[in-house]
Amino acid sequence: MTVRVRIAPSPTGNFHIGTARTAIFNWLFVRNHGGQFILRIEDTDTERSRPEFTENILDGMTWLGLNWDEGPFFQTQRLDLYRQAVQTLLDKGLAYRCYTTSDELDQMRATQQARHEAPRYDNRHRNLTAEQIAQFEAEGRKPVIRFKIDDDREIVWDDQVRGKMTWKGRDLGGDMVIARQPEGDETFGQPLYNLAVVVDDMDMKISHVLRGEDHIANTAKQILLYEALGEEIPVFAHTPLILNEKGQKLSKRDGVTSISDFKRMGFLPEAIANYMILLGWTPENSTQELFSLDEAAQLFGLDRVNKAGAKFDWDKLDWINSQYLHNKAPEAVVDQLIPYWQEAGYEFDPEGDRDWLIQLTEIIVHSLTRLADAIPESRLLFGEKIKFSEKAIAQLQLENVEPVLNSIQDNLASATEFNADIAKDIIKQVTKAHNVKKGLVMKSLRAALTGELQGPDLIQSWALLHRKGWDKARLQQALAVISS
RNA sequence: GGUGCCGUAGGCAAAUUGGUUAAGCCGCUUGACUUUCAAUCAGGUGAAUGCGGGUUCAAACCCCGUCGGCACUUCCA
Repeated sequence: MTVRVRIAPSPTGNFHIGTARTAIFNWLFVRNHGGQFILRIEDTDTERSRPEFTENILDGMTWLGLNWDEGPFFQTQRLDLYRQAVQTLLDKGLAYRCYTTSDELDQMRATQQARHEAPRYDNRHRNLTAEQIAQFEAEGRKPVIRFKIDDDREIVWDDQVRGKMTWKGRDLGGDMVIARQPEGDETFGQPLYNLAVVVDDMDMKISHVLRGEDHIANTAKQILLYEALGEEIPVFAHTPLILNEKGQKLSKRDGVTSISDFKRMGFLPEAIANYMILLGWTPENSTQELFSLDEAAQLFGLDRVNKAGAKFDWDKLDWINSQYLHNKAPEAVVDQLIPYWQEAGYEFDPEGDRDWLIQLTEIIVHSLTRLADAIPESRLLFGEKIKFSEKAIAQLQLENVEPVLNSIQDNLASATEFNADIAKDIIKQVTKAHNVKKGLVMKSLRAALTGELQGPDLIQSWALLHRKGWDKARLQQALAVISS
C-alpha cells in the first residue's frame, strides 16, 4: 500500500505550533515509509479564512523544511465534489433535510442541559412527511442537510497511537449537519468540515490520517461517512496535544503560538522542528535528543509516540536552539543576525562591513541562545562613541587607572600593526610597567573600551573595535571622563 | 452534565513488555575555567511511578476501585 498522508490546516489564523507539530509527525511518518505528503488548505469557513493566513502557513511549512509532494489544494475550489457527495447521501436516503431553526436548537439544548442530559440533536426531522416538509417550506424555513447516525451503532478503530478505540453512535450528538442552509437558489448550502474532510481524504487516497487528539470524536463520525460513501477507511492515529503551563490545549490566547512568532523571536527552524519531534516521541534504544528532520525520519514510528499531552517548555526549546546556534559557522549565522542589528538601529553597512560582522559573530555566537540575543550581546561594540555606566565610571576612577590607560594609549599609538597577540603584549607590558594587577588593567580597559564591566571576550572585542579605529576614540573618551 | 482519552521528579521522558538500586535531557544548585557575563566542562539536588486495594516469589507494567487533569460535546475547523 502506498502511504499517503496530509496536513490540512485551516487559514483562520497564523500557522499554529500545534498544527506544525502535527505536520512534522506526518512528514516524519511519510518520509520514513516513503510516500506522498499532501497539503490541503481547509478554507470552507469563509467567515474566518483569510489569504494572508494561507500565505503564513505556506511560509511556515517551507521555513521548517516540511516539503510536500502535492498541493496546496483548496477546499473552496472543490465544493462541487462535496456537493455531489451530499447529493449521493441524500439519494441513498442516508441524509435528509432538517428544518429545525437555530433558536429551536438552542432551546432544545438548554432544556437538555437543565435536565443534566447530554446536549444533542434529537433527530426530530429524520422522518418528515411530505405535508410537514411543504409546511416548513411554506414558512420560508431553509433546511440544513443532516447525515443519519444510528444510536445503536458501535464504531471501532485501531488507533495507531492509542490502540483500540470504541464509540457509540448515540454519543455523537445525534444526526450530524453536513451542509449548511442554502443561499439563493442553491439546492442545499455549503458542505461542512466533516463531510469535506472525508470526501477529500477519499479523493486524495489518503492512507493514514495523523492528527491531534482533539479530533477523536470527529474520527467516529467520519468513519460512518466513509462507510456511507462506500470507501475504504484509512488508518487513524491521534497524537497528544501540546499544552500550556496550566496543562490545557495551547491556544492563540496563550501568547506566542505561531511559527512566525518563533521565527521573529530568533529561533532557528531546525531547533523548532527538533523540539517538536521530542515533544511526544522518543527513538528506540537511544537517548539521542538532537536530530535533523531527516535523521528523525529514519527512526520515526507511531508506536513510539506518547499518549499523554506535553507541556510546552521554553527552557528546553531555548537549550536546543542554543545547541544549534553554537554549532554553526559564523559565516552562516551572520546573515541571520544582520536583520536584528538593523532593527536595533546599529549603524553599519551589511555589505562593506561583512568581514567585520563575521568577526563580531564569531565573538558572540557561542553565548547566544536566540538570534535576538545578539542585540544586547553586541550592543557595546557598535559605534565610535559610548556611554559609561556608573560602575564603569567608578572603575575608571580607581587609583592607577589613568596612568595605565595612558600607557595603553601610547602603546597603541606607536604600534605599527595590531592583533589579538599584540593586544595581549600591550596589556602584559603595561601591567608590569605600573606594577599593578592584571585584573585592574583588564577591568579598566574593559570599562574604557565598552563602558561596561562585563561583555564578550575583551581581547577580541578590542581587536574588533580597533579595525574600526573606535578603540582610540573610546580610550580618549574614558580619559576625559577620568579627568572631569 | 455526557462521552472519550490520559496520569512516572518543577518540565520533557526511558524502562529488554512482570525481574537488581526507576535511564537520559532541560531546569535548579555547587565547583572548575575566564578579565567579566554568558558559553563550556565536572559534580549535586530532586519520583516509593495520582491514590487505595488485589493477583504474584516479584508490579511503573496485569485486575478492581477511586481521584485528578484534559479533549470533545457548532449550521467552526
